[in-house]
Amino acid sequence: MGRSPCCEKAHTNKGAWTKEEDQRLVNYIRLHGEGCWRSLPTSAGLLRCGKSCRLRWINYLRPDLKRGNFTEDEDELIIKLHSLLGNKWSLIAARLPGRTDNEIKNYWNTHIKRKLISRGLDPQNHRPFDSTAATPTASAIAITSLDFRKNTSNSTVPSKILPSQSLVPLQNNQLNSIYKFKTESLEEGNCSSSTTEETQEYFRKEQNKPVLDLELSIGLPMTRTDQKTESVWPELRTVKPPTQAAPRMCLCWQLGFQNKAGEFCSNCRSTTAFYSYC
DNA sequence: AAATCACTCAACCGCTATAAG
DNA sequence: ACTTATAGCGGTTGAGTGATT
Repeated sequence: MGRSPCCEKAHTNKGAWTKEEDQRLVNYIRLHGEGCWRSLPTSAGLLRCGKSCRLRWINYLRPDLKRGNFTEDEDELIIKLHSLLGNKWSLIAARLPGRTDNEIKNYWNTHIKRKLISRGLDPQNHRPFDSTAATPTASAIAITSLDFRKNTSNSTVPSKILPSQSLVPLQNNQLNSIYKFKTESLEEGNCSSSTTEETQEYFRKEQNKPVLDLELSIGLPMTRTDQKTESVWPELRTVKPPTQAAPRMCLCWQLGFQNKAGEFCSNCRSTTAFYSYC
């Protein structure tokens, strides 16, 4: 015995919403608030499933939605956040007030991917395309061929490609899921041998900008299990915080700008090599 | 003017984690 | 303990629209 079904799927509308449906949904939520999507369609007199109502409200009808084009600042923030979070659109949207995950996802696929490719960067990993290693990802190739096919002779994709930061698995087989980035020359800014002037200029500009720091840290007190695990996998020491730094559970999501000295703001000073605590 | 192409974005689909019965 | 629905997410689709041929 489980729950009863959320709606009569045979009697629900699909496709584009009408103005009347929108109005009904808005009126209902104004009166009763969000939530309980299961019962909402019946209560609001809508022939839609709750899932569809929720999506329509979140992505289109919510009054706090920001309309209009994305600004340059928003573009850059999305790029930064995507480089840190990947395709976690809801997390990215949480950092852009008034924007929805769906909107950002669409914008990414239609604009930003192209923008990164034009900078010579792989949109999947934000690293320069590597002509010697594998190749750009399939999606990047698809976009490149799709979007520049009308202008191949004048493509903005750099013809030469940067050596990339490579993703190196740690030695221990038991730690295959833990990776570290082997940072090559980009940090020192000597990525010059195989870049176009445009790409070099981009990195010069990027290095002069304040560093956006987005750090999600979840730490748990060291338990007996941890200690036992550590004895089996001593390499975990390299990725775990010092035991004394985690006397209690800590959850800290930090968004901020570092100054030139690499320090965080006074409210978010880093106390260890691994974590920052607010 | 008509046909075709390219792009955008709202909406749907399928999946997972969690809650409810 | 198990089954089933819900909420929420990311990926994909396709209708609508504007640009190009």
